[in-house]
Amino acid sequence: MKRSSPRRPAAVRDEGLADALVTASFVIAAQLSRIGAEHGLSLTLCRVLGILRDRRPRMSELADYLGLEKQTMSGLIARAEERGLVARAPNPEDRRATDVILAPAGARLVERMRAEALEALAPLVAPLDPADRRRLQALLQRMLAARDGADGR
Amino acid sequence: MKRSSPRRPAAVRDEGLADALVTASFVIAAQLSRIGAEHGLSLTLCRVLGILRDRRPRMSELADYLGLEKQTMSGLIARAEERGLVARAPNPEDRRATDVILAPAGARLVERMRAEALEALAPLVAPLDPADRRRLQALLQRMLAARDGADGR
DNA sequence: TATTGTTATACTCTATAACTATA
DNA sequence: TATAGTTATAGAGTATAACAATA
Repeated sequence: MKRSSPRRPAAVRDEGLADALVTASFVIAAQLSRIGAEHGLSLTLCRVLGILRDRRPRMSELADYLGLEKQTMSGLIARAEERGLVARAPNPEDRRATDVILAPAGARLVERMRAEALEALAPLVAPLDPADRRRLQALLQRMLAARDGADGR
Repeated sequence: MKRSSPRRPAAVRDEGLADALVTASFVIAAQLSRIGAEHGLSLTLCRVLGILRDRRPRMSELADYLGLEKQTMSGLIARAEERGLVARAPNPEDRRATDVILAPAGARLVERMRAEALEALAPLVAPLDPADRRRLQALLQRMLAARDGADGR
């Protein structure tokens, strides 16, 4: 006998979608992680460089973006700076604050890794024809647009 | 003037889709990571428990699933075993091998975290109506079905 | 007094290398 | 000889706590 199903919570109904999202998330993260590792970068540091590509955040903003403690960010940036990937610059408006910017080597590296990431993701979307790719992109963007504000990158 | 675009490589054309996939990946991973952290589990250990939910892999299989070295897996499983989440059992067919199984506490925890993950992802898919959710799930599943074999979980 | 960032310390995760037991 | 797993060791990532400088 089929159980009556009166008002299941929303979460339960979308198990299949949730599983697909989670699996896709791991598959994509694995690619990015592999590309980062090939250049000696953790996934977190890849994300930092990606953010610096078009922004000049202060330390605390970076930590907030990535959900890390400020001390963790201090260490990450210190190591990245030693490697010549990023640089610290005083914030002109608040003398307590420190901005983080890409060093030339970091800028070159992030562009190279971005190209590698696009190549690595191409086979994943290959099974979808152009129209389906547009649909997928639109659905994901609608899903992401409604978020709190953090932009995952 | 619109540039003629003769045979761009596939990767370049899908920059928007790639960005959406990557952002979605980070947003989802952040949710899972947060839920795991609330129970003192790393994302990797969450994935291990998820795998053990319906499989009884040996150590080396677990390491392969997750792209880790076997020594790394030894340490992860040793710590998880000390916490009563998993157990090691001799493999009946190969006396060199060790199977990993869920301990009762681990089984309870993984079900609880799964429910929390479904709840956490519900707001993300909330902007999509039921038909769009079905479309998104179908597109993701077609994308994932064509992969090499690893199943991200 | 609150905020920004750093330093000190400790634990987890991860990898490389060397080892034991079994195949 | 090759494979499965563990132990030893080291480095990166992360958090908690205490501190200095600025707002």
